[in-house]
Amino acid sequence: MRWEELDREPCSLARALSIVGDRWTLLVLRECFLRVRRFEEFEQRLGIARHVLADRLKKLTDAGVLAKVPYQERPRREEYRLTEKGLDLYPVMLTLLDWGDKWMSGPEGPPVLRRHKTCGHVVHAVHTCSECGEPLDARSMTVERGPGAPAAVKAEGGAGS
Amino acid sequence: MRWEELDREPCSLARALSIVGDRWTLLVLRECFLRVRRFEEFEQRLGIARHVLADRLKKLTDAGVLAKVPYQERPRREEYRLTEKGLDLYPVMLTLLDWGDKWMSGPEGPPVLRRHKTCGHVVHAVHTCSECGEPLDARSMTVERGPGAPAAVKAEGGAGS
DNA sequence: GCCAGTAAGTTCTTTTTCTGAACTTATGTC
DNA sequence: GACATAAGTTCAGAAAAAGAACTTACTGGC
Repeated sequence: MRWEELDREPCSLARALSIVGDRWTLLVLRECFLRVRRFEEFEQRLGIARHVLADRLKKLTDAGVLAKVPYQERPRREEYRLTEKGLDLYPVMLTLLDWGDKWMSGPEGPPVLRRHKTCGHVVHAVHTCSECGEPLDARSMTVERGPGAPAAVKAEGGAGS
Repeated sequence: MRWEELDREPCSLARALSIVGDRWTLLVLRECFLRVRRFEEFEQRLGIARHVLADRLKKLTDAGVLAKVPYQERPRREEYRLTEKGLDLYPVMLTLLDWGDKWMSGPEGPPVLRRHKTCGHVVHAVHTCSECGEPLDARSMTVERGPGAPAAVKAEGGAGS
C-alpha cells in the first residue's frame, strides 16, 4: 500500500493517519495547541528542516486542519491557525499525552502536567461511552459495517447467498 | 531533530510518537486490536513489505507494546500479542477513529461502526475529566511543569531571580 | 538609491527509509 | 525427494528527510 492511497481506505483510522500519521505532523500540531502560529517559530521550536515544515503546513492546510490567516499586508505575511477540524484533534493529542505520561515517564513522573481550569485539578482524560457514560475499553466494543462501507464488503455480510 | 532522539524529549507526546508516530505502526496495531497475531496475516492484510513489518514488530516488541508468545514448538512459531501497555493504546485508536469518522467520512457516513456491548448502542468516545467528570477541550486546559521536567527548565520557573 | 534585516518559503545534495522481489531456515506432508 | 508453510533476511532501486544555501518581497536606516 502506498501512503497516498491511505485516505481512500474504508477505515477511519487509515484516513485519520493519512493526515496525522507521520513523523512530524503531530509535533507541528502540538505547537499549534501551544499557540505557535508562524513559520519561523515552528522551525525554531521543533528543529525541523524548513523544507519539511513547509510541506507539512501545506498538507495540513490542504486537509483543512490549519488555515492560513494574514496577519499583515505589505509585505503580506500569513500565520497558521487551527480550524474547527484541527481543534477537534485535541482529544487525540490528549490521549497520546496521557499514554506517554503513563508508560514513557521515568520514576520521577511526567515532564508536564495538565490542569483543568474548570475544576482546578491535575487531570487525565477518561474515555467514556457517549450513550451510557461508562468508561470504554477494547474488550467492551464490537465493530460492524457502517453506512459508508464499500459495496463489495457490504454485500459480504448483508445480502450473502 | 532525529527520530531516535524523540524518546528522550521532555514531552509525553514526543515520547509516545517515538513508538506510534510512524506510517505503519498504528495500522499494525489496528490489526492487533482486530485479533491479528501472525506475521503472514499482518502482511496479507496490510500489504506491507515484509522487511518493514519485521522491523515494526521488533520495535513494538522491544517497546513492550507487543509480546512474542510461542504457539507451537517444532518448528517453533511465535505470535504477537498486545501487552497491557499495548491494550492501553485502545483509547488512542478510538480517538483517531472517532476523528476520522467525523471528518474523513463521505456523505454516506463512516465505513465501520463501533457498538458498546455494555449498553448496546453505536457509540463514540467522550473525553471527560478524571476529577470532575466534565468533558475536556483544549481551551479548558493549562499546562505546567511536572516532576519529570528536566532541571534546566525546572529552575526557570521555580527558583528564578 | 543602496545596504542590511526579516518572514516565508524554495532549491540542492547527501543520507535514511521504504518498496518489491528473491533468498533462507527449520520443519512437515505427499 | 519435491513441495509447502511460517517467519523471517538480503538486496537493488525509488521515495522521503536532513541540512545548508538561495530566493522573494518587502521595511527601515543612512
